[in-house]
Amino acid sequence: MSGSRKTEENFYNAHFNNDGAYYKIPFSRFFQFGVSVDCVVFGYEDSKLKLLLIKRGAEPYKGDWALPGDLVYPNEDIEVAALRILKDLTGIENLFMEQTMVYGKVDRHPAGRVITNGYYSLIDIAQYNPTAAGWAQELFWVDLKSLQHLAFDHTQIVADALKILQEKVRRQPIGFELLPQKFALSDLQSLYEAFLSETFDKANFRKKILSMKILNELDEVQNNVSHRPGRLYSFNASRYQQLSSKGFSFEL
Amino acid sequence: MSGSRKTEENFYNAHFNNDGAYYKIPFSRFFQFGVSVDCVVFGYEDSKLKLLLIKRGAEPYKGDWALPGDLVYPNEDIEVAALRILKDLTGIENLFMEQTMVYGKVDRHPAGRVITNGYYSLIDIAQYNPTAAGWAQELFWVDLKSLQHLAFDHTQIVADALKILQEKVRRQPIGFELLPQKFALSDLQSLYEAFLSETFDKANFRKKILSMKILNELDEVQNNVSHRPGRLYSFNASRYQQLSSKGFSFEL
DNA sequence: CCAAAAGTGTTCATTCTACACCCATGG
DNA sequence: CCATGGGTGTAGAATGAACACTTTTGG
Repeated sequence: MSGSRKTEENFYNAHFNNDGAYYKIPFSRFFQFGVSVDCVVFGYEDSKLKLLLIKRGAEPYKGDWALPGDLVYPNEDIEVAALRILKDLTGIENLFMEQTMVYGKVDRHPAGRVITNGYYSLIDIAQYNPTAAGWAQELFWVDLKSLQHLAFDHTQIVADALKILQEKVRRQPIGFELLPQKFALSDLQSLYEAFLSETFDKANFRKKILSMKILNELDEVQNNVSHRPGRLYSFNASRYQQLSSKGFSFEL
Repeated sequence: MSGSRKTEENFYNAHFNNDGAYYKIPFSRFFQFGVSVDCVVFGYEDSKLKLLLIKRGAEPYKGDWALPGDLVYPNEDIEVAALRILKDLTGIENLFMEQTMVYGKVDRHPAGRVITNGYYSLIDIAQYNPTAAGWAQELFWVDLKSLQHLAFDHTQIVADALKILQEKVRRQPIGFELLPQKFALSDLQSLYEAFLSETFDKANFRKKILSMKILNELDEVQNNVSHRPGRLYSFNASRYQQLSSKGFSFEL
């Protein structure tokens, strides 16, 4: 905002009614909002895209599945809160989270006026080991394809996050965060296919990715596969930075 | 949010301190936030991209330039507030606004904890006639290229909105909202050049746009120009809807 | 030797880019 | 008749899509 017309007497001119007139309203009347964060954590495993959910052990919606989320402290930055809350409820920390949207419908929370901030993140499930903590009763990795109805407006929040992410994943190399350090090109292809619900031609996919020159070719190959093992690659983040500062843009 | 562990006594378990322990905190302690909206209204005139600013006639930052913005009422949806606030301060109504980001730094507002929602809109300056109203003292259309420092974190909010918009304008035909109903292709090209700070080849630009088949060719031409008048076109919104539901996507 | 997936090459169609050129109008 | 921008055509490069084919491994 901005417009805080705080007068000496701590009143504010506003027209709460629809008569167009202005009324003096106590300033404190505007400071009744709660603010929360809901974390949409996507994971990847067995060629499937999954979502981290908790079973709520607190009212409201106690017992329902929901996104890990909670109220922001009055003296806490929102991004800090996002990390803190996710850690409190799942133990996961040190990950990159980014804002999606804000949800501010008047009646979206039964306990009062709470506006919530969607945050999303992408992780390789094998590299983290979340466990239910705080007031989270249980914790699930749920296949995105078989998502049930969630508490609050969380179904909407997930849908929006997914859409934003699908856009983003096409234009920025964030998909790599879902894979182990070393991966085969077919792993990468499966990941994108899961993400975008689309299939790609193997030859064309690898030509495109390799032409970007943002992968390091390693001297290793897959093992424990019952066919010709694929060569492993790693993502070269610094090379990507360098290229994109020169105008290159990832586009899958 | 979500996690509101409201107990019978109206307390909430939280760890405000960094000792990891949980404390019972009065529930009301979490409901101290103010919520505001700041409107980033882009306009287009004389082949230039402009931004609608007001001179603040209220504390804080009284006398400074700022985005039109104000506090949201406790019983008001945020999108509704965005429209209401813009109308109160500038008289502009009936326009399409969309969320950009949320700004929630603890110290961003001198009067208390206020988190703000960025909203943006695009209008053809010639079609609106905003005037300073409410506590807005004056109103300006400022050339985006010569933007001064703004009140609060509004400089950042504008920068983010512009970036989001530049992405969006490439992939959705929202640029047309900045033009009159009837326009020449060169007008459209100038608009995109102003928006994206980039120049296009005339022949290629028109081939691309026309190949999308989302414009109606009119039986009119420009007048009052001292050269061969260009043919006028109008945007065919329903055709665009139809095409995009069939998989077409605008991409400039 | 077979199944299965890795990995490569080629062809054809489409799109992009650059640039040259002609056209219509006002002054 | 000239300056100004409107409007079109084309050649060559770059990219994309489809698909056939060879290679390497485990069993």
